[in-house]
Amino acid sequence: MELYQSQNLKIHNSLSGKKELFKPLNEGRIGMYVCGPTVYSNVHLGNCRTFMSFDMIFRYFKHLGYKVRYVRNITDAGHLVDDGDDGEDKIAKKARLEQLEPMEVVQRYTIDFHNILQKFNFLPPSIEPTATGHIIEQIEIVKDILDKGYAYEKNGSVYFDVAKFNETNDYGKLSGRKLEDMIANTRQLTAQNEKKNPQDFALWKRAEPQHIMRWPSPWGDGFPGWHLECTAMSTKYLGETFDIHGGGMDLKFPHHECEIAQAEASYGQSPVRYWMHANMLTMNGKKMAKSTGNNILPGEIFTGENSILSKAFSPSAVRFFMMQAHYTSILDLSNDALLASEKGYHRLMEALDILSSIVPKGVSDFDVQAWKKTCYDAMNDDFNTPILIAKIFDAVKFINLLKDGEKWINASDLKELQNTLNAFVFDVLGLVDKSDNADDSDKLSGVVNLLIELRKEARDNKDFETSDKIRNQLDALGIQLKDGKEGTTFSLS
RNA sequence: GGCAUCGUGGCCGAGUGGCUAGGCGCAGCUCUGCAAAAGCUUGUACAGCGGUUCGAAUCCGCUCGAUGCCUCCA
Repeated sequence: MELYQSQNLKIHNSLSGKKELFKPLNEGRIGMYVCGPTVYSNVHLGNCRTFMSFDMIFRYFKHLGYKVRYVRNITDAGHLVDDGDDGEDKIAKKARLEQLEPMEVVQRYTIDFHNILQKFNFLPPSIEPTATGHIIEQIEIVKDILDKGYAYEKNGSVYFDVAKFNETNDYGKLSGRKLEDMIANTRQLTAQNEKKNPQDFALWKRAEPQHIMRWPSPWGDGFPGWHLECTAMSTKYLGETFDIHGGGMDLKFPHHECEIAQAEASYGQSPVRYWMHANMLTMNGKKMAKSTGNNILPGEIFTGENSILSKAFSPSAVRFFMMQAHYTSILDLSNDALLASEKGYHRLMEALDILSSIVPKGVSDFDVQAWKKTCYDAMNDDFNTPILIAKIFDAVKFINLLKDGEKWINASDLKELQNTLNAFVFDVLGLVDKSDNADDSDKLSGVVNLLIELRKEARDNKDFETSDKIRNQLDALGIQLKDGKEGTTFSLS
């Protein structure tokens, strides 16, 4: 029996606005699609938060024993720079500015994306398809939508006819908008374009002569509209209807709304059963975005080379910080918040370390089964990682009392506690034990331990001048000595 | 202007009609030659004003404020 059979997982469905009991289309299997990045610049921390939320969700599904097909795309064409469908392709623009082939831009930033995600300990998705790899599929969908009368061609471009679609379907149901309101609130566009209505969006765009990224189509050379790739790829790998579609909150409109429209127009059914949206990461109270410059790159956090934070933070510390907030809440990044999370993260890792050396004894003072259930309850309530972490800290406190000999635990409970903590901390939250990436070589620890020994001799002789000199100079080198009951240990800061 | 979300103690952040998370900081204590580290203990709260209720921070209304989307963005 798989774990999921005994758990009632509830998911906040953006489409209904409610928490719903999760039941996959096919027992034991989950299809999940998440909108990936447009690879025209370095991935910033806000992007990472969204992908981290879905990484945690992916991990919990796997932990529950589901077989998950997780598709996360790479947008390498079709995403326009500005004003609706009139702008330049983002990739093409960057290529022009940097005098590179578009595919050089794509390659460079795809590699950056993967590097950063690896540092954050993300699990790779099952499939990572690209827009340019699915041009044929996209053209087929455009043809289909044209055939069904929900699109029109104009000068080599094809647009989705939102008004027509809205006669029979509900355009705006995901984002809570009404087409009439949108029409009423449309700003006057200075440049009149080919669209019948401003709400219409491009399925296929004609390529101007200077446009490098172009593919032949029944309507002439062009390139696909941004919304189309996700419909093409999600359908191809997950079917016309699948379980979960995720992405950042800012994609809700228009991107996801348009995906729904495309799929309903083409396949006659709503494509997604559970829509999930991860909320924004802000910095100084403002949304982080590439376009506004209010952002920080993950690499700058790991190295400390930035003007916003007082020091460098490890990927796990940042991950822990993000996991302390619910994925549907706005999270504000600040130096103080990161410092606080880093300390908490270290405390957690210390406790796990202590737990591995605890000797079982006597009758347990801790109801491991009841505690374990509260951990699952937290996760089953729409992936409430902040509550899970609070529960984990209940265990941390107990572990510290075990160490002090004030509480006891029997052998089977100890094993259960260890297994459960490892599962949630490492498998589900995706944290990494800090000792795994510590660079203290055997030689270094040999040298420091020798100094610790010398210092102890000096202290035993009450030669505090010598002992303090050793301590202070090591500290200046970034090696901190910690005097405990069982002797002195050290850590690198 | 329209739509939406939110406003929780020094900071970050959960949650909920009555049992009032958690992390960090502060304070006290233990340990220590001193310090650091570590551990233990522990206050302080639900933007404002009305209303519903036996009871609201939690529901309703209004006011103020913030943010997001409405135009590229995770």
